[in-house]
Amino acid sequence: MLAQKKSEKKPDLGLLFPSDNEWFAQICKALGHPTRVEIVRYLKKIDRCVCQEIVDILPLSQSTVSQHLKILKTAGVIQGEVEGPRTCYCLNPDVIARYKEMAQTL
Amino acid sequence: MLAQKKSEKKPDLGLLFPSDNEWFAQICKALGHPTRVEIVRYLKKIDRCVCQEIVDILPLSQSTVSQHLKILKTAGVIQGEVEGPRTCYCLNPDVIARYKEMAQTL
DNA sequence: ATCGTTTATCGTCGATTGACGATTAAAAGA
DNA sequence: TCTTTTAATCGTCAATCGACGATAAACGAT
Repeated sequence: MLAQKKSEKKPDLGLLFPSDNEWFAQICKALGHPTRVEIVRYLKKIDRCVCQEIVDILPLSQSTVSQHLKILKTAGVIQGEVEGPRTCYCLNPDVIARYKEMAQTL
Repeated sequence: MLAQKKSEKKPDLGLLFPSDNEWFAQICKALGHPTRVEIVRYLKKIDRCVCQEIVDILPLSQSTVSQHLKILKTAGVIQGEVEGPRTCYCLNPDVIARYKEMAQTL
């Protein structure tokens, strides 16, 4: 999106993923709510859990928690695996790792 | 904004910044738009610049750019210094550093 | 004093977010 | 089968976002 003056040298920002600002912004946006950061930290702590478990520890309704999980899942931050009547969620390590890499380039 | 001028040298950033999820989510939210990520990367590249410079390289109106700058400034990601009729913006290195630290804990 | 430049702010608009309750769908258990 | 449990989705609502043009404010230069 940044227009570059073609007369100058090509911009070398030393970035690992210089052209993926949109992807990075998308992850940041998904993390841009305290509840969703809370969910991510909880998943890192206990590795896997179902939706109801998060509902029990957060002062939010089941539908609201499900919405937050959907936002995180859509962004790729977490993964959901259906197990019978419930859905087991866990972090997406690849996305987390790449997010950390890109965050370091700021 | 970061009104800790009275506090003398505190090498531990954890004392200057609340290490809670709300602060981290706030920074993520500020970074949760491609244009604002572009601005941050541009500021990292050229260190300092005025608003007009960003307007020239982005396909956005002056008022829109000013809004994005305000969001970044309110979150603490950048700092603005009035210099005559213009405002010179630069990154807030402490906030960037703290953000990177917290991102690694995900 | 007036003009031009630069930036912030105001007002507006449609789109999106975040919250909730209610409903639906799927699967396990009685 | 029928009931219960679990999760996703629907509909609604107020609030916020993101964009814009227009305007105001601050300052340098003429």
